Amino acid sequence: MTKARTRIQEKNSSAILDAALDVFSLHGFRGATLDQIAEVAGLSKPNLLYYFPSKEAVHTALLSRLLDTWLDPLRALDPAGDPAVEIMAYVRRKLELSRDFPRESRLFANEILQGAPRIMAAIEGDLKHLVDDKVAVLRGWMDQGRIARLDPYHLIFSIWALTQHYADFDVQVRAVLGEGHDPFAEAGDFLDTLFGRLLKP
Amino acid sequence: MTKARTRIQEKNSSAILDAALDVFSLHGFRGATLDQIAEVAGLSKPNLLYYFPSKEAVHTALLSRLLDTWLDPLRALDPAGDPAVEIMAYVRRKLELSRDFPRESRLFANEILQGAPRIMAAIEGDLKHLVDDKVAVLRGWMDQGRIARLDPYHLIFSIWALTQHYADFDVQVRAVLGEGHDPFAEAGDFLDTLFGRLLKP
DNA sequence: GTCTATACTCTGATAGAC
DNA sequence: GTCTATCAGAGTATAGAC
Repeated sequence: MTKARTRIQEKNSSAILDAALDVFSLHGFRGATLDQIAEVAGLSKPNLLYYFPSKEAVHTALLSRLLDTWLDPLRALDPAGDPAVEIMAYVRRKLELSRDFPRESRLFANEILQGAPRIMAAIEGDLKHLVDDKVAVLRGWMDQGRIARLDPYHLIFSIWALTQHYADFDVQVRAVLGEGHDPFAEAGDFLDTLFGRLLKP
Repeated sequence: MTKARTRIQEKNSSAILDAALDVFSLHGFRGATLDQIAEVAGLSKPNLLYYFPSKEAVHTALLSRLLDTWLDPLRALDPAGDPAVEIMAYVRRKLELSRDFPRESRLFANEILQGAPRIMAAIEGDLKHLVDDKVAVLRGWMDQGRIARLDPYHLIFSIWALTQHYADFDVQVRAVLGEGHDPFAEAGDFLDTLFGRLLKP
């Protein structure tokens, strides 16, 4: 999809995608301008359009790269593992994604907020199938009495909501906490407690 | 702030704000256009600008009206009430806000996602003070052993995250659940269970 | 109070020199 | 591959008739 033959092409392509992630995640698709993206990437606007045919193409490239990363932690949930350990590990990995890739989280949030116009197919396809699959795993564990019986879909939603909140609403979290806090460290402890109590059979 | 003398002015002003809420909440500030807003409101673009001096002014009017509504449920948390009952009632009211006012929730989410450029003062002011106040109440209840000891800030964040998720990520929730679900009803049951277990001393 | 017409700016994209 | 110059369209806002 993206041209990537020589070293310099590789470097510029990835500089553009990185800059675009900055700008799209902060302003949304229509709020972002090619001027901004080009400036952050250190290129001229026509030069940017030499690497990607359109603004739309840059955005699409970002979104498709994002989806895999985003689903990996849930994919890693092992049906053969210990239920509580697996779920807690999933929560921790998801929180780490929020801490280490907040721009990706906000890009995704922007897209969903706007009705997921460019990503709906993937949500109804890959995402839904993966969730259905893991919901079956969770139900199995509940049937065996190894974790508390809960609505498995909403259990997954609650993990998404609680972890993504720390990336997407970062400025609000920090403003309310004030100085001298490490939101992600505190969130880690809090979520350990929350899911510990929630899952206990 | 808004002109509102005659009946017709009142009616047009509120039609504009309602239309603007539709459009801003779906596309963000820069993604929204006056053309769209005017069309939804059933007015011409110049006529819209007769009621509000600029696009910015419409947005500001919406945001300032929003903040009060948004903080009301937390304000209503009564220090003299029963701790678990008060907190569960807060969760329920917040979820009802998500169900009944999803556009407002998304408008707010858009603003925070973009770094809260037009609302930061209110977040650092009114919002932070209210939260600090209620955090003290929660701590008091924890000290008395009436609810479990938890980080009170993150307890509030978790209520925000879990309830707003159902408004802001509505399309994802519905796509994953598929047909035949009532997301908000299910969420109500789930959150009852979650906070019931979390708060038990 | 509301409309048509329009001024002016910003933005996505292209042409063409180097 | 990269740049300057520029086009075409969209978008905010205003002028002025009714």
